[in-house]
Amino acid sequence: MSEKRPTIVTVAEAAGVAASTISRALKGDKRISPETRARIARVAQELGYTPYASARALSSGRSGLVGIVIGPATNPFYAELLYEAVRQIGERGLRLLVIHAGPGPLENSMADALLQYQVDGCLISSVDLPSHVGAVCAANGVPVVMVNRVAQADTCAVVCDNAFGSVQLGDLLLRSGRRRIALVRTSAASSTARERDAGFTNFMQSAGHPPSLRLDGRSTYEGGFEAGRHIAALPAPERPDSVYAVSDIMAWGVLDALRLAGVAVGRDIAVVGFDGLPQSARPVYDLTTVEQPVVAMIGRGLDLLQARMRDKGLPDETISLRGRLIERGSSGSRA
Amino acid sequence: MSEKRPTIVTVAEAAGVAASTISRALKGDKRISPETRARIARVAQELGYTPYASARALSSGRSGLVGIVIGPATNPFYAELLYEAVRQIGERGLRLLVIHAGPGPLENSMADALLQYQVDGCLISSVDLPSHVGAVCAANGVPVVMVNRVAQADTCAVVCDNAFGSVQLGDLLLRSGRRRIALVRTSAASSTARERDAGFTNFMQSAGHPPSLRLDGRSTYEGGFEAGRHIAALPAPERPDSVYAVSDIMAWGVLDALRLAGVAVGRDIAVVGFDGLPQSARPVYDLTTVEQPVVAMIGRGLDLLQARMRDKGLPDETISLRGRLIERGSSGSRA
DNA sequence: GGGAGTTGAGCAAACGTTTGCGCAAATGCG
DNA sequence: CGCATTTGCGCAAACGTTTGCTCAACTCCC
Repeated sequence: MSEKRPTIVTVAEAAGVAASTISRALKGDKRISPETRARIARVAQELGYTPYASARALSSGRSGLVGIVIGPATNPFYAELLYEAVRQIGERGLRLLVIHAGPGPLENSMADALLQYQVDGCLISSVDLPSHVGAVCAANGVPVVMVNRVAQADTCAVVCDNAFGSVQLGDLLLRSGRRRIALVRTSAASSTARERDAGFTNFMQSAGHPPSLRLDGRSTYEGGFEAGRHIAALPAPERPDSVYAVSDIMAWGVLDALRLAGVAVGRDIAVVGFDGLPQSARPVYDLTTVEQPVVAMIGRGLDLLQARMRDKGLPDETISLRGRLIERGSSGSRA
Repeated sequence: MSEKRPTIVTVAEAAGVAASTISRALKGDKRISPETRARIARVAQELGYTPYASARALSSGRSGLVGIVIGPATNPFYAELLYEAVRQIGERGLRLLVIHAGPGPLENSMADALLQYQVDGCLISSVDLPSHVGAVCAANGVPVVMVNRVAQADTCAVVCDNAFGSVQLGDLLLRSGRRRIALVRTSAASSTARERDAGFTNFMQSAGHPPSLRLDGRSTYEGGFEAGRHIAALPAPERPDSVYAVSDIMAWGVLDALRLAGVAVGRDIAVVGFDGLPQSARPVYDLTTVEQPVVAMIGRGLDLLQARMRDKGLPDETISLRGRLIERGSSGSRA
């Protein structure tokens, strides 16, 4: 309360060296002798010194902050992504600044945040980057990595191989004898949903069994639920024997609707999703799905980001990771 | 890319005034004439000027950052809280720095983050504030508001009235004729869970119908599920006719387990929860619960925080908000 | 018309760190 | 032993804003 928080010069005086030496010693500069470095570390520790990030940012231009943009709370996938990002960013000695979370587009005020706080890099999921925000980042040398979204001009990206995952699911359905296939997709302009939709449709088409029914699940549980009700209400001969919902939350909606209507999931009808959220393992869902490698996606995303923090000149790069097929009861292949 | 980002002096030169005038004009200082202010605003706009937060923080000691600590991803309530916090903090012209998200205690490195980034205030949910972190905040004049957790030494708090909500639920159960009551609680050291547990138990005891069964749901869906299975497995005469799970996620587990076991929820057994998460409205759950006023909680929390950013001397304060009882089918009172 | 008060804006010193450069002392080599 | 090199550290100038003073120019009132 009373005593001022120590600064680098407080430490310098206590250790009997110059402030610049403190600065260098604390970040492991080779030019400082091991003894001096050890002494400085000890003094700093005793004084409870911790640097002012604002001063560092002002002086060096690096803030130690990573910005993040995530989609709406209605899809737990984004929460999953955020939590993992917090963890890994912390491990790398950086901090997470939330630029935007929720539905709605990226506004100008968010580009401001990137500049004002001199964010070192930015992880964006959830939206297709509006061009002006992208331009702002590019103009100011803020590296951007799209996560689970395709790369745009001047950005890197880390994606899950949506087409491959969809093929895995389609193949599984075909192998277990399913032929009348419904697709619960979404009209939302998300590249992820489009890729899953297209990847699946193409595969099924070339296999001779194109989806016979396409419903819009609006990327929500409720949308999936309505789709499920619609499917359940179809007379038996017309009803599909399998459903691919392009995200787990929609698949949950489908499952709940089917079960509520008394349709035996896994036997009468197979349901598969995509995302691999932990909730999908619950006995009530027991959902066959493709797991997005969230840990690896964030990890590689931060790799890309950090590489570009050090060297702004690096060319854009897109990393595609394959998800893992998790086969559970909802696809009925266990029986 | 090529041109340097404008600073306050760039704007000052362009507008033909001193840098200090720019600074004052932009934050609405009365001493600057309306004409000058308008001109400065226009010039700043044209140049695309936006201040460097680090310089402001360094000079003024205020960073414009609010830190947040939230609990594990397994409970969507925290995600709900986070999203609302992002929204409201943005509206107030501040930004959100995530200090910690997830299970696990608050480590020293998190106290460092508070200091390094000169966080203006901190919202903490999820954990009981470890004393050393609290001491660090107090010593450095960082106001802290606990959200959905009781106040500790040197902190403010915003809580939902857990006891009152529990009484509302208990009363509802009694009024609909339930007498054999099970409580799915948690042994976790969360003040929230304790208050709900105690509030409910006291009320039921004084009403002459103390909970006949107490199970530990470990604050998770899985824990609730196990509790539900246990209940469903009881022979009919011993089986309770109602269950209060002290959080919605546990209630979901209970519901799913009961339904999977063929127990008719709402008729054979009533289930009520606490939190009022949006998912509880889904037809499969249709859960009677008490809604935590998340919007108001964050709002009042930020009010407390901002008041203390302006005047560090303000005494601690605890605000208790009553939740809204949402009666749905799971409590069977509709029938 | 002269003094007191008000209004509007500038000066310059912080704020704490980083970093290019400089300069001794220690070391290497011939 | 003398000279060139390396090693280890200090100096001081940034970085961009804020803010306590200072100060000139008006306005007002008697």
